[in-house]
Amino acid sequence: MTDERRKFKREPAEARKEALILATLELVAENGVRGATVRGIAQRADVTQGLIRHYFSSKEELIIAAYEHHMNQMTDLTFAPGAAAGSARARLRAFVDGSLTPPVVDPRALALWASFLNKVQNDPQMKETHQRTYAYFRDRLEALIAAALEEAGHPAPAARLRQLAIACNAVIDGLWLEGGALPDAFAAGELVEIGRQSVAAITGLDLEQEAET
Amino acid sequence: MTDERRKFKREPAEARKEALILATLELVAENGVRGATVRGIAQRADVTQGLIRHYFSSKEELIIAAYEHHMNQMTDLTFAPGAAAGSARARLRAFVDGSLTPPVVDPRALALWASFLNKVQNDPQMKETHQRTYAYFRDRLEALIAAALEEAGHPAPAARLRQLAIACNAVIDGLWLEGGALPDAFAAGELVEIGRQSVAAITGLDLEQEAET
DNA sequence: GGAGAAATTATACACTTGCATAATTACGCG
DNA sequence: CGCGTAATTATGCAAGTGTATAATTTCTCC
Repeated sequence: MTDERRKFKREPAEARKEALILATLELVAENGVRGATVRGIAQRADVTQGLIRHYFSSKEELIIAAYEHHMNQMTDLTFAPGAAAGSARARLRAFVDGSLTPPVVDPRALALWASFLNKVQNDPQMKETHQRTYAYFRDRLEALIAAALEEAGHPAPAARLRQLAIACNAVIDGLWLEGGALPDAFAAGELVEIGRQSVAAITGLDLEQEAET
Repeated sequence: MTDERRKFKREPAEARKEALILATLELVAENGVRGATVRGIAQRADVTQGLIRHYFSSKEELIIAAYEHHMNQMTDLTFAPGAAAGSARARLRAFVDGSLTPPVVDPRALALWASFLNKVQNDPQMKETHQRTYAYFRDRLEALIAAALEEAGHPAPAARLRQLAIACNAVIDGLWLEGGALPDAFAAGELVEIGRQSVAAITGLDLEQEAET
């Protein structure tokens, strides 16, 4: 009974790593990558700074791990809702909804995106992650549009599909951006409504109505 | 003939200030706000660091001045092309074109926007500048859409106009973002073409054809 | 051309940063 | 229980940060 209180507790490696990554994302969202200091991250994770070096060989490595964690979470959140849907139109609609609803639309998610952008443009590994994620999004959207158009009896050539995907992706990105930048400027569901209408107008599809047979 | 070369040259205050602001914008675009160090800025402007303190009472003040300079330049570039156009439709088209053409669409402009975002959300003065600029953009776009719809004989109620402006603003912002993030992914004029088509599809206007009377 | 004032440089300081290394502590295993 | 290993803390360091202040240099005006 020398000292009832232990000075620290050992944690499984993966749990500690994730805790450090989550603390990193918090601070990056608040203060940017350079503002997320090793000491600040350690404090946010209730740990001393030396421990970070024990799990990540440098701050750079921790930042990259945090970025990939964040990107994976965003894609999961966007695509989870529509995975089970049946018709292509329903899946397209679910994609729009998922992209324009919290927690995808969120000031913190936007802040993270902006904070990482600089490093993404310079660091090759982060650039690769970014381009892969972006291509995944747009290819998936293009496939959804193609399927929905065929389903409706209005198939489109590849060149037009590309333009439609770029345009729909842009309107979703823009609404996502504005929803994150001005969270109080839009009523609940307003972004989804505008997003659906815009994608419908651009593609010529009707996303609102249920099955048409 | 003691020493033919002067050690420095005096410059008019406004010219020096602007040179410092331009150097600041360069470094902010490259390395973010925190990465734009006082010493780095001074070096980029071919000046010693003490001079910055002589023109700006703190780095914070220099950053704010640089941000406002950048925002003013962006609005000028966006609205200059359409100022003289006649019909509302032509002005709307000029707005889309100006927003989706270099130097508005540009990796550096995107990097600046992203780098400043964090500070914009926290600093009250920068937040005010941002909201004012954003409101100016969207109100102007909404007015253009309203005028073009009336011109075409299809006036719309205020609630619908708001949604159309949000949607068109979003598609323009999204294309601007993607053009800046992936400069090589789009052919010259492709963004303008997609932007025109999308705004046309959303509003129901025909932006391509010339006068219809 | 020389004095005065302002622009510019030079130097210094306290603080933060990322990283390294040594000293402790917890906890599974015999 | 106690021993060893790895997790965790503690301490230190060199480089970079913003800012303050003193020392120079340029240029205008008489």
